[in-house]
Amino acid sequence: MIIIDYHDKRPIYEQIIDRFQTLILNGALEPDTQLPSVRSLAIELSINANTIQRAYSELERKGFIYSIKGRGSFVRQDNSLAEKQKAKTLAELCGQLKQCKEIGITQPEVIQCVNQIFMEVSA
Amino acid sequence: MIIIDYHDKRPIYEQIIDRFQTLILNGALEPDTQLPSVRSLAIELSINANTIQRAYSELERKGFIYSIKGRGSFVRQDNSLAEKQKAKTLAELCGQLKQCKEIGITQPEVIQCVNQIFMEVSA
Amino acid sequence: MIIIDYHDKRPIYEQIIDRFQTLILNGALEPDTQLPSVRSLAIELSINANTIQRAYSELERKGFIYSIKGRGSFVRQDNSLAEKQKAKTLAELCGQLKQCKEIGITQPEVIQCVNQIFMEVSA
Amino acid sequence: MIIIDYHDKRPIYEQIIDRFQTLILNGALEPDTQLPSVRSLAIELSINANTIQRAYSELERKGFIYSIKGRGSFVRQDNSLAEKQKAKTLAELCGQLKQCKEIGITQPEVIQCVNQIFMEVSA
DNA sequence: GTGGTCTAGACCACG
DNA sequence: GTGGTCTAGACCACC
Repeated sequence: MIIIDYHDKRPIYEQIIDRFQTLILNGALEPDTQLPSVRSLAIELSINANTIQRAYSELERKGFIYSIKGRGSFVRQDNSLAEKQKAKTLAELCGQLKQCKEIGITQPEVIQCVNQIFMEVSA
Repeated sequence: MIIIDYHDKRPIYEQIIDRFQTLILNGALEPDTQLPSVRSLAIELSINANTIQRAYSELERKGFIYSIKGRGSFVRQDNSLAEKQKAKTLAELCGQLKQCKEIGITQPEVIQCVNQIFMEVSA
Repeated sequence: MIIIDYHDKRPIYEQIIDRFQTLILNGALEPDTQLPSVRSLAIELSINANTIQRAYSELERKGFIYSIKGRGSFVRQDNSLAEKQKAKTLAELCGQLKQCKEIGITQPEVIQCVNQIFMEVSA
Repeated sequence: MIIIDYHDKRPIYEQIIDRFQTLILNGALEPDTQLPSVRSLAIELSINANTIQRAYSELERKGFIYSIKGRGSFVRQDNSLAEKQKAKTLAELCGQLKQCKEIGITQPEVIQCVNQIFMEVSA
């Protein structure tokens, strides 16, 4: 379910966060589903448990999951969180687009790119 | 000409590189224009000369400028480098777009965003 | 494993880069082998850690190794990089040969030199 | 007669030295031919006269030219100097060849390269 | 004056 | 512990 790419420059905990986020926003993980325990996931991925802990803490802070002491971690209800995430991602996209424009990429080139991406079948 | 944002998470030297890159790709800096000297720019931005040095070295490695000991650093001829840069930036954009799609952003939303960016007057 | 020649005119970081490159292209260092840490190698060679850091950064940029914050630096998979390196080295050799020809060195003299080198036992 | 390449990383004075050396070893400049004066060449190449002076001094030190105060600089007799130069260049070539061998370039590959160079018509 | 290398020591993020 | 960024100050080669 979770794959770590050691060639990826991003820190491991961030890769884990991202992965769970998309799984949740995708609907692949439904509300109240239990996440693997910190320790079991640590063993499965053979990485430090602190790293998993950090990822889960951040996910909780961001509102994607909730934790119950002694029980485990669970997926939160989808309360407008998806909207926030969408807004944020769109903002990032805008930054990228501005950069494209700055170095002389034209609108049609971008549009073509967009169409190409949205034509493909979902992964 | 160069502005450093200390709130930006990216390293200083990278901000400088990016800034010069866009200035060169923009055409704001024409070929063979001399860049400010390492030390003078360091003083102007009140940062260490080594940091500027690093930025210039990378810019040279990337082919945007050339440096001559005892003379200074200069903007390189625009030999197809712009095209490479465009390709790379578009590739990055594709990655971003895929992520957008994954979390449920629709094509029209993206298109609207694109149009908005390209309507604005150039900076 | 690494030796620095202070009589060599080339910068230290470049000597280190070259040494690791040949070790990797040789096969002496296999993929995913961990390199000595920046600090430990610095102590071993009694040079500054920044110099090692610089060498490792360039090796990563060139695609010979990959580095992960908090984990270490490792040898990369040999993805056709060896071929590129061969092409580049041969190109340099051609430049050298042209120079030989220009100052009146004859083809047999060069051939003799080549044979002599390739007769020797590998280091 | 002399061309300076500002994209070349070697210092200007070295480029000038090299150029004169090959012209002399070539036979393009015969013994006792007068070289352009320091000042005239400096103006012609629009570079600092000190740089030309340095090149001429080195050429004199190496035995390629001789200077007479108030008269100018002249090409020296070809007294075994060519031989020394050849030996040195061949030594450099050997270094390069060793490197080729180290990274796995085979003897036939090198030989082919050599033949190719020596087939070409002189420049 | 210019670019380039190196040192010593600091701080940060990550695991 | 690891890699990575930054500073301050030194020295060199070149013009």
